[in-house]
Amino acid sequence: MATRQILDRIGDKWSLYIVALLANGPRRFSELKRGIDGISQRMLTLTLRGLERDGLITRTLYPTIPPRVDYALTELGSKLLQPVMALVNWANEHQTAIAAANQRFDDKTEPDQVMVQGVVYERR
Amino acid sequence: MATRQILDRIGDKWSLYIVALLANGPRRFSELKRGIDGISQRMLTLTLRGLERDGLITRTLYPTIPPRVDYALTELGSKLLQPVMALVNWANEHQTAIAAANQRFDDKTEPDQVMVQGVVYERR
DNA sequence: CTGGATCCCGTTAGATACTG
DNA sequence: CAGTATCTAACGGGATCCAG
Repeated sequence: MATRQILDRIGDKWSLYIVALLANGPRRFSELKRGIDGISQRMLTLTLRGLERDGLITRTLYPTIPPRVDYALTELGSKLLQPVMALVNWANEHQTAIAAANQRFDDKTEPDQVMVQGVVYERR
Repeated sequence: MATRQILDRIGDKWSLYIVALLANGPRRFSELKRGIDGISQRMLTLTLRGLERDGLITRTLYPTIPPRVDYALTELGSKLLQPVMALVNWANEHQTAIAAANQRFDDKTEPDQVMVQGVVYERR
């Protein structure tokens, strides 16, 4: 399946954030850099190039001094926004459940449940 | 925002595939390995651990010989399935548009458009 | 000064071999 | 079969340099 190629892009570490940030209109390079905590200049550039290559964003250069570059979602990118926001919303809604699961997991090393002779035994 | 932590997990290279593969019921380790082209044994293990830690999947050990381990979506994981499938569907629907965009991009190095003195110039 | 390219280096993923 | 251990190659972060 060619789905792979595409999920590789949108499933990388930063693409989702960038697309989400561009939801409310164009942003310039430095705005994105400030808006995405922890991203390096290098990775922002590389990720933006990848998104541009896939036709999800446009890159508009303003040859002023100082220079300025705006990034905006294309029509294709806007269509991606729907599923992406669904994902972001899911993350927001369930973050406490996930934090609790992390807590539980870190207190053990055993599996959640075992099956012996056809009977499932849950861990208490 | 704590959304970051969560998007870091589900937005990594393999988690989405695994969740998508588990959509149709439990799968064992080797099935997942075969089903996800290009994943290494190591990364499959690590990613499954992460998903388990986040409470998205359960790990059920059958202490038989040879051993057998089943992975299945939890209720929380099932809820994630909706947004994930939306993403996968988007990828399938637009893969040709993306391939075309790649083609176009690789034939150039210039920006899509420039703005000079308030006027946008699109690249032909 | 902004956007971005390049280099060096530490971390991480991938390949392979090995084990309960 | 389902992992772990180890080695190596690739990738990302940070600093530095550069063009406009």
